[in-house]
Amino acid sequence: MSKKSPYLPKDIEESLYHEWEEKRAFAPGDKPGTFSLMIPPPNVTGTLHMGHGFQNAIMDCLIRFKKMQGFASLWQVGTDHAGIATEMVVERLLAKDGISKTDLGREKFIEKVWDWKNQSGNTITQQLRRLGGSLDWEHERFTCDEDYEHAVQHAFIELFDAGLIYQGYRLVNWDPKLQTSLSDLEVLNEEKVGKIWTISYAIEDSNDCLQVATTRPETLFGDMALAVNPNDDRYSSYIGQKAIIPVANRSIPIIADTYVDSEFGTGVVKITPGHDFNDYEVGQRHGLHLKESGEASIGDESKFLPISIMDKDACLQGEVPDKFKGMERFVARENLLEELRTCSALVGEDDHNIKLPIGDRSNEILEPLLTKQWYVDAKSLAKPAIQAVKNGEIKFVPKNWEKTYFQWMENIQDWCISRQLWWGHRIPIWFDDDGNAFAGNSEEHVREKYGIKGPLKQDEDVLDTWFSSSLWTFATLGWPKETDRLALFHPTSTLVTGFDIIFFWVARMIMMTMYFMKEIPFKEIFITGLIRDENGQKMSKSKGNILDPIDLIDGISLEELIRKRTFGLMQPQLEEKIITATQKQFPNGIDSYGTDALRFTFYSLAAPGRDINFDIGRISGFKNFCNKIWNAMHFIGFQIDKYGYEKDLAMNPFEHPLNIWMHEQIVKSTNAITQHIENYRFDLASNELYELIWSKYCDWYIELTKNQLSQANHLEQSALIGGLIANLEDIVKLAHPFMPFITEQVFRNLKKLQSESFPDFLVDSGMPQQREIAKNNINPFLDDIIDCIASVRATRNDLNFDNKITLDLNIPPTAPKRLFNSINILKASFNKMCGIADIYSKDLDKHSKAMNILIAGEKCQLVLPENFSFDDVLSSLKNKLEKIQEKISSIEKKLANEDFISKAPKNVVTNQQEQLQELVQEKESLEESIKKYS
RNA sequence: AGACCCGUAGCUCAGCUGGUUAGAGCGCUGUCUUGACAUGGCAGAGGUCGGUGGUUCAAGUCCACUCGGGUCUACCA
Repeated sequence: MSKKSPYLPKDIEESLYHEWEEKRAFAPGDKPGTFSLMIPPPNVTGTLHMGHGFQNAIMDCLIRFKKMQGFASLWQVGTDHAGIATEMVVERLLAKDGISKTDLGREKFIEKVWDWKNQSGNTITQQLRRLGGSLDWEHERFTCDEDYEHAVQHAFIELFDAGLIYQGYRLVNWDPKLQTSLSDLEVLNEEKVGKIWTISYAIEDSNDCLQVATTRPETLFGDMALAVNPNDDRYSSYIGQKAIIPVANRSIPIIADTYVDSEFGTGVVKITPGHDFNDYEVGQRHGLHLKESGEASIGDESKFLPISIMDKDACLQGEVPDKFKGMERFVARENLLEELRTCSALVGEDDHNIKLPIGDRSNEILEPLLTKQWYVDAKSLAKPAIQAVKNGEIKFVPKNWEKTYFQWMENIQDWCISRQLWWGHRIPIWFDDDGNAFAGNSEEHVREKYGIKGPLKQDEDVLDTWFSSSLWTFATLGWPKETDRLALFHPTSTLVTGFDIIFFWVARMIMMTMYFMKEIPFKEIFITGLIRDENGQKMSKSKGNILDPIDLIDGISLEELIRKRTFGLMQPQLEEKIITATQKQFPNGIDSYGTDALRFTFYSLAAPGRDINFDIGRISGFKNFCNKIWNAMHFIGFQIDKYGYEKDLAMNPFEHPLNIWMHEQIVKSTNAITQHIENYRFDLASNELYELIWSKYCDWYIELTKNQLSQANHLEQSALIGGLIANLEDIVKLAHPFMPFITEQVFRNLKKLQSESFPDFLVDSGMPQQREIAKNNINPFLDDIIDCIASVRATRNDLNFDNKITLDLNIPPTAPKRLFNSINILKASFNKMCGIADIYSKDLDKHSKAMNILIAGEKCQLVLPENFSFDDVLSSLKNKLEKIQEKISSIEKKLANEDFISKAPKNVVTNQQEQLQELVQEKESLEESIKKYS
């Protein structure tokens, strides 16, 4: 074992993961308490990105930690079927062979999708394994699995029967490219420089005109009124009159509505209820409809019947002049503008910033279109969901996200859940010949339930993927069956996710779960920031700044990285720029850092409530950290080789002051880390761990032990080695949730060193426990030594002594006995660690060459060689003195303030006084040395 | 228009309910290679905390205003 093997993450990570999975290390286990997490289901079409890496690192840390604390811990895994995305992927594949989905027909197409899913749909789950996640693979779920499908149907039917799902004919965001409706959330509003045109509408039976500003002239054929503000004096006389739509020559009423802002544009608005969401509401209020004569007219609300002048391809249809029929919307716009010019109805054209609704998947400009869709009555469902957060049953971390949640929930709109796709959960509705809708699991079920004999036809549409995801916390556990898993693990403990899907997923899950389960889906929601690149830019394909977590784990050559970043670019003109930037940032490609280093980087950056700029520099530092742990393990092996280690002979290691000291550090850190994890402060937790391992264990504990070993008798040697082992075992336990691979391997190797058997998995070993130790005052004792070594080292450096020159140290007889004793016990280590040749005890000598040095508050002397010249260091010492003086002055000023003395708490005042005393002592000691030589 | 977040060392970030001499990692400077680790050791230099004003014995930390960067929601045709 003591043969030196370098730390190579590749050698340990994949094989350990296979072993974990094979031997069912990720099963929740049978324990009294439970802890559960639901993975936010990634798309089957997806590949791993940094956000996944980050969130999954956090979830795995939580799960492993809870497991080690003794909870039955479930991390539910699964993927969602991603309706639109998957359909696009498969359509694109088919297109390569010149096949369209309509060529195939619904059934065949869906078969193709399943083929694709079975072949390529597990890319992301394979990648998740590389991150070391303790996901319960035995119960992996997919939103289109039979059981899940059944849950979705069940939910739909129950909501339908309760009147919370209804069909409505109204405006919807229509994607002409994908030929489907979208929910509000799938619409991106992008600001673009566009134009605004002013069009003149003639007033019927008059020579007057009204000028109307519009950004979408082609919708003019669908106009059903002109509207002005009722308080706008300029236009009040026109209210009730009629206007003529130019080119179309159709008559429309002029109405008054406070919706119109007199200040904007001309103060006159064309109302096109079939193609604009605001106009739709205005139209509804005024009951706009077409009379048989073709003239638009006002009525009561029940009369409202908007006209639609576009079809599903966004081509003009219906109430438009023949020459425009079938014309694509933007072509129609150009043609219409031309005609308006010809008839002098176009009176203005200006630049104008407009917001365009863009489909988040297709990138196409969406069209508000009148269609029949299914809606969820979100307002009703939202009430208990709002309440659950208001009354603290569900907590957001950080808390300020609650505001975002409330803001959306309190203004929630009904949710359009039907999609004109094939891939997904087909809506479980059957229509009879009269168009009556019946909900059921199947045609047979519907017939039976409603006693229908006549023909039935199932709705063609499928449900929004998010509808099925909203059932995730309970449907994955077996609902609607009352399974053990459901009883055990629901409500889940925590949800870890990004703010970008609070509306899409989190809010909807809360609504659905509270409706169906009558309980909350999770108690806490930990909202993570976004992972951005090192400059704070969002990572995106088009920016070419994407980092793949797998590449950070395995490493990648520059050539390969460039290939990946430029492959399949939507805008090929960016290629050159991306190549240059990539070459500049990664001239040698990316090194292999391993999963543990990557994960630790995520933790260290996981400060709450902010996005993370991922700095590649951080990860290399943490690979070094892994290497440090690895070498600490080697060190122990070498000591065993050198001194032998007989565990049975050893005295209890925890009688030795060094081991006790280290153990107490570990206990302190365990408590701190536990606290940090409870607070989701993974950054603080990782910091604590880093400090414990690198500074406490390696820099102090190992170094102190190392030199002590050579002086010790065999019994003490075994005790020291026993302590090194036991303490490192505790440390890797504590670190396991953060760095599962290296810790598992180190633990095994340590057990082998002792020829001991070990539990199959570290995750089952529990957290480090407080050990029984001999009563003593060991802490001040070691703190003295550490303080002492640090002082000597610093002074030596001030005087420019290199390590080879050893000096004598004089600790005067007036110093407390404790100091002598402490140093004596660890004299071998002490002398070695700060370059001391001999320690003696005489009265301080005012004349001989010596430098004053404060050790544990005691003035001592570092004895200097006869030929030592102070000239070289005098100025820097004087500098130091000045700085001390500044600090003294500032404290003195504070203490001179009577208000401070009387109003500040006592401990703050005493603290300042003590500090002043220390500083003054330091100053005097230094002054004395300087005076001696200047 | 409303809401939210950020602005602390060259870089990436901590700094909890106001109270020790404002911290870490990386980078930088000096120095050290016969053994755990140069993927290392030791020591050190760098910030007055975007700006202004206020509250307070005391402010990076609270309040107001302001400048700069970012995000979300709703939008005026």
